[in-house]
Amino acid sequence: MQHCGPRLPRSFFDREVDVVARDLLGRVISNACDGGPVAVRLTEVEAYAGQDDPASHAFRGPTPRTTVMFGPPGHLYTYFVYGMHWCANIVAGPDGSASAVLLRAGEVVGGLEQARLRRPRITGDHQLARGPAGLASVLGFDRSTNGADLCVPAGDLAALDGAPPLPGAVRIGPRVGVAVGAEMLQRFWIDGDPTVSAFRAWTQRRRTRP
DNA sequence: ATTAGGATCTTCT
DNA sequence: GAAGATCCTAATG
Repeated sequence: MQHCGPRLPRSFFDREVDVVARDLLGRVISNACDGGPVAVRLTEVEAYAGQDDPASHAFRGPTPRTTVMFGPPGHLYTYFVYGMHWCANIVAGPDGSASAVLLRAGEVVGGLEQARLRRPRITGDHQLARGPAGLASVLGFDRSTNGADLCVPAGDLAALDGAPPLPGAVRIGPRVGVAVGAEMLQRFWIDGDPTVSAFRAWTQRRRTRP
């Protein structure tokens, strides 16, 4: 499999975050680290608009965790959630805007065997990268890939051109699982694609301990 | 088909 | 100390 083909230029990511998010649909992202290569065609993404967005990790200013978000676009921002999952974003917008696109779902189009090994409980290949944690898992995105530069032709990580979705095939709606800023229509997905995750509105989580 | 709950731990308040 | 950009299984209608 060709996993280090043409990369998107920095200018691709240096636009309004929702424009970048929309334009990432149908593109292929790949990673060859640690046993790869695995490639995923993106079918669902969400935009987070930096310090203007109450749902963004960057809303309250820079912290150790969000350092990468405040840097130049085109880098990977990974974070750990709920004590067990990693999720991956691509930093977008001008340098310092702290915006990012959460990669929510996609179709595995390369390295299927490796992807299956990384998600042994999944039955049905279109579920392998359905949901942000599953997508990150399949691609091997974790702490070790935080800050990786998608625009530099070194290493094993690449954002490749893919077939763009047909006109009218992109749908827009509220983001999944966000408590604040829920009214913002910043989720983009390819209509009818079986790999798109199920929408779940935010609900109060029960306390795990008395 | 839909919902409820548990697992598990980092991050910032 | 509390909440969180989730996933999976089990129970229920």
